[in-house]
Amino acid sequence: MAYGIGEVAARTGLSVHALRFWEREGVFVGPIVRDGGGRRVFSDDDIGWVELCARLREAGMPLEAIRAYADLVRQGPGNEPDRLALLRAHQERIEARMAALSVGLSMISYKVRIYEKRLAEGTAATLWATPPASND
Amino acid sequence: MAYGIGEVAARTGLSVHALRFWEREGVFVGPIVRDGGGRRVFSDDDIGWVELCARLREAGMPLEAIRAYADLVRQGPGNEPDRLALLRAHQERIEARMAALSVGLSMISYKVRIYEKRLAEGTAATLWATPPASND
DNA sequence: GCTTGAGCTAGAGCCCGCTCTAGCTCATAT
DNA sequence: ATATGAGCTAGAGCGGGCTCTAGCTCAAGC
Repeated sequence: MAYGIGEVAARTGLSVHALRFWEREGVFVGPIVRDGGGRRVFSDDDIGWVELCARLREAGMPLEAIRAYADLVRQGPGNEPDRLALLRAHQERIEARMAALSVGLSMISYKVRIYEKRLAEGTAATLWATPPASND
Repeated sequence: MAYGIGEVAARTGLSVHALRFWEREGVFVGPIVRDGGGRRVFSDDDIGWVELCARLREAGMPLEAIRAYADLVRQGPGNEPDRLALLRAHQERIEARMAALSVGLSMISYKVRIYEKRLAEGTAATLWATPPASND
């Protein structure tokens, strides 16, 4: 099947601007086909790749990294070790990011518990007394 | 104890530029004290707060959100429900972010497994045959 | 024939969170 | 006395990733 850029945008949740931008940045593997009037025509495969990229972006992968991966894929078979290295590197980045997030999350959860407790006591005691400081 | 901005930077891993920037942006709770020559003098409490902020930033909290929280703390006790709401909102943001990361991570891990398998077979078979495509 | 809608390009603009620069003031060490 | 080092302010610049604009081309419908 063939799709116009607008349809692809609608399907993937990206803007048409973003799609054109990604193309300029070399994020797509096969060059997007154009029709008689110069308009982009996306295939199902193209959409699959766009969706893959969208998910990688959501996972915080920089456009640059996606472009590098696309470059390898574009060059065809033979560079599997390079692709694997790239993927592993980003696996680690994501894991590091998640670790940082979970530190932050547990800090916030801790504070949430404290405030919930204070509030519960507050409604019980009706008064705020001198609040425990400790960097709030 | 009292610390110069350089010491604080060294201890927290932030740059002196970033610290000054954060102050301008209202991220700090008490206004930072100045010495005779107009230089910032940080207390241990200040450092504690800076470290808290640093961790929140690492967890992806926007400066603006931290500033909002600092505003509430600065106003003193009485707005605990607001603080709690702010914290809960960011708890949810972090959870959402982690969910997105984990989707990306599992996609990448899946691909890593595929490439590892291909490579293992490759070293066994010495040849790359026609590779299974499926959007690489 | 004319409008409407989708698409095109090149390039400007924007937001965030710094980072860097210029030009200055102090305190201290030599 | 002067050189070094830390700090100061105001403001410019930057990188990433879009987003938006201007000015254009087409194709279809009325």
